[in-house]
Amino acid sequence: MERYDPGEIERKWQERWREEKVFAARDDSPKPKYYALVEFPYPSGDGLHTGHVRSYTAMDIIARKRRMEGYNVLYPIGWDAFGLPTENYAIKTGTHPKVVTKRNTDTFRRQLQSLGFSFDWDREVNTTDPGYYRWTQWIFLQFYKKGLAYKEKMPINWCPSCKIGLANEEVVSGKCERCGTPVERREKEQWMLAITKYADRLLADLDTVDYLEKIKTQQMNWIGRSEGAEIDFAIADAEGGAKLTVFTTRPDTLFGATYMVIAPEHPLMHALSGLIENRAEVAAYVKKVSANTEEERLAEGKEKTGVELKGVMAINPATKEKIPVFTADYVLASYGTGAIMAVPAHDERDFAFAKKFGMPIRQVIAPRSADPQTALRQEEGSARGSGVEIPYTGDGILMDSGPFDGMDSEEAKKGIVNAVGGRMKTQFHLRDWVFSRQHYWGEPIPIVFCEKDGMVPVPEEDLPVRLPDIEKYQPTDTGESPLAAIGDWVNVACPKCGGPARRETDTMPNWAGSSWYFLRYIDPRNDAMFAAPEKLKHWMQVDWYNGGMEHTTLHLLYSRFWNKFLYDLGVVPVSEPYMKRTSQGMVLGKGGDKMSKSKGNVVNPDSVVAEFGADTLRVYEMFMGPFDQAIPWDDKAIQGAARFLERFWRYAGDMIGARAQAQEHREGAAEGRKRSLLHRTIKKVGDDIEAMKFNTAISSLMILLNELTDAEGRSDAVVALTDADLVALVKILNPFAPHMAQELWSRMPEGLHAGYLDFAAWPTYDPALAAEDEVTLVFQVDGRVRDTVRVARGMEEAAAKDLALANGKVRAALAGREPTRVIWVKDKLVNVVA
RNA sequence: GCUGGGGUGGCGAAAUGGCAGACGCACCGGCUUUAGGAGCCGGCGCCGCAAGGCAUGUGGGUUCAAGUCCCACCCCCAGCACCA
Repeated sequence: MERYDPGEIERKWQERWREEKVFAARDDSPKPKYYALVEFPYPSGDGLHTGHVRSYTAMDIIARKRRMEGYNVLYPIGWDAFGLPTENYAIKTGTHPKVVTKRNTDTFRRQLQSLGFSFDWDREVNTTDPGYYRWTQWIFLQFYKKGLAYKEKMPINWCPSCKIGLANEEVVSGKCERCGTPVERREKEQWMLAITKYADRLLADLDTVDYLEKIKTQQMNWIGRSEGAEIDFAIADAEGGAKLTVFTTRPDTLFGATYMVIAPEHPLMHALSGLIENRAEVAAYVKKVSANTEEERLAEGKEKTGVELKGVMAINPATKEKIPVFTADYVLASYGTGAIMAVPAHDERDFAFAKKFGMPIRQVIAPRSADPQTALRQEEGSARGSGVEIPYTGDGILMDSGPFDGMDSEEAKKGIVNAVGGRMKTQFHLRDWVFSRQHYWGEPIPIVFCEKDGMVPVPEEDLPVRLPDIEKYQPTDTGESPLAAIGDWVNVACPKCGGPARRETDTMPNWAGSSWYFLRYIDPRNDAMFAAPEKLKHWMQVDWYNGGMEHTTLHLLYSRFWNKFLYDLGVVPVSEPYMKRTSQGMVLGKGGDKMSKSKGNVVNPDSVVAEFGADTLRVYEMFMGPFDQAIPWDDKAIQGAARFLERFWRYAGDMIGARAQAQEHREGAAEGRKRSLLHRTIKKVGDDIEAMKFNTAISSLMILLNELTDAEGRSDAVVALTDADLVALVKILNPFAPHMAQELWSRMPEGLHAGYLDFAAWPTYDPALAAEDEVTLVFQVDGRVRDTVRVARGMEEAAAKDLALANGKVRAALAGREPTRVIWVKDKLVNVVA
């Protein structure tokens, strides 16, 4: 057998897989379907990252195993190619983003193919292709027609460096997610998508899917549902009966509300101005606060600031008392009603504010006696005299609450809401999705503004609205898209009346194309609709979707939303797009830092493939550690994967070579121990792949190979496996190292192989063979191991105990003491307790 | 602060309540080689010459037996965070 030369073998099979379209998914196959999905890459100029390799290898392993199990597998790939880095590169170099994208996708394609992923390349999609974004625009029009896409003037998060409006989701602790510049607030007309209309279902339907728990939790946190009530507080002496409406999750504490707070941006601030006596002071505070970026607000920490609206008093609807009203920036205009009732005795923030401003603190909830906080409070109370020293935020028994005294919190909530004419209400943290970007390299929003007819959607038959070729890609400081400067493109005839009209110049965010790409893979060349219903019915839903944790809030939520919307339209057959979602851990640089160009610790997959081959890179990335965990790259450790494959090659090659020459095979000559291990390994590799425990799957293959090639077995190596066992051995390697496995397969003697290994049946293990016939029995005295012996499996209790009690080391440890008890666990141990 | 996941050799890590450290890296010794490397054989938690003892973040507990179960605490990572 010649030396293992991955370069030659890998090139050969990659060409044949591609030319013969071996992995093309068939729409008309009688086999059961399996849809395996990975996040399509953003084709950056840096090329493929080791993190892509980790995710794509994992799903490639699943896809290859499924094919061997008889499934018709769809494992597609494409390019999520709109986005800022390409645009920035275009601005810097003057190269058209189209050209940059073409170059980058060519690189990515070559790199992905060099790794031997079993993608169906016939279904490649590109979000920047007009044939693709035509349907992104079509979906937008459906949102528009259903009233779920609307334009609104609103304060947005503006990144002064990227010159772009950001969705709340793209602001990370007050800074631009991309460039880290502190975000400013600007008023702007923006397109919005009404994702909040789907908040309830996006939350509830998490119960119907199989996502990792932490992924579900992140989705739930982001949607942020809370149950409470809206309660109206009348303003004393106000003209026309003005009132302040608050949202609270604790209506049971209403009797303890001693003041109110409204957000500085609250619209009622204007309406109340007639009553406010300290107008100048209030105006100054509002001005100061609104100039603050969120960054500055956070920097001030939890120190509360605010100003009383002197002359404005609200009436607590429960106690009928007049209570003061403040404005303070700890109350957010964007959540709930933008106003709160403050209950300092039972809320930490209100408590801190009340302490600072000398507001009364009135306890109305008594902890139940079993509550752990009770003892603490009583102790504090006696030490410092009466008065509340720490807010009690738990449930309890009502006190000082008129007719509700003695009632349980939970029970009192509804009663109090009813008594004061409030309404039960569910609030969400989730906001509507800001869907406009003032940039060139995105999908044009297919709307025109007519002088006569106002906003008019572009007729569906006129899609796509193509991005025009322009000279300058730089967004303007006024925040207008560079498209606004292209007169020929902007000025159009109104589709409705034919009169003068202007196109919308905003484009869609880069999340748009990725919100539905999994549907386009199903019917990628269809130009009559985004995908044919019968094909969608056949392939949806996605059976298994793997991607990075960094996309588990936004992309996952957005694409679930789009899919649900299309489901409601009746054009997609399932409400939830993904049956199962998993995430891989990041591949870090040496030493555990994130890989980055500035740190100089980026590993280029190309150089690893050139030095060791794709199979070695695949095996190494799967073996390096638990799949869901972040693991630093170690370019020494990759040697382990390389050695394993070389030894596998030599062993399996020798076995095949010997078969070709031998006159006869000694069928079934393998030692029982080795056959048994092989069958246990078949089981373990299969089980571990399903659980994504790729590291232990590969380790069990290593253990098997070590056993098969040890010195003792070597003289007899050629006959150590039956034909069937040799075939099984090569098959279970296939998902991990498909080039080597396929090469070995093709060299098998006539009759042992036919066609491509990926369509040969996944081996079944024989439970009878897998069971070991000898086991190690542990002897303990008082729980400490004293000896181990090899015995036949299935030894009965009496025999095992006798053996233990007769054992020299056991007797020595007993030192003459009489056993009081002897514990026996079948095929495991005997523990003598003295 | 809340939610989720973690803490085991020099390193990446294994371990249905039943021999802790499988497998791999690094390292040490041997064989082979003109040399380097590769390969093969063996060793490799800590203390100890040994017998043996001690070891899975810390402290308790349950159990014949705990990395694993229970209680309290410390630390690390990720996400969310003035959300009423």
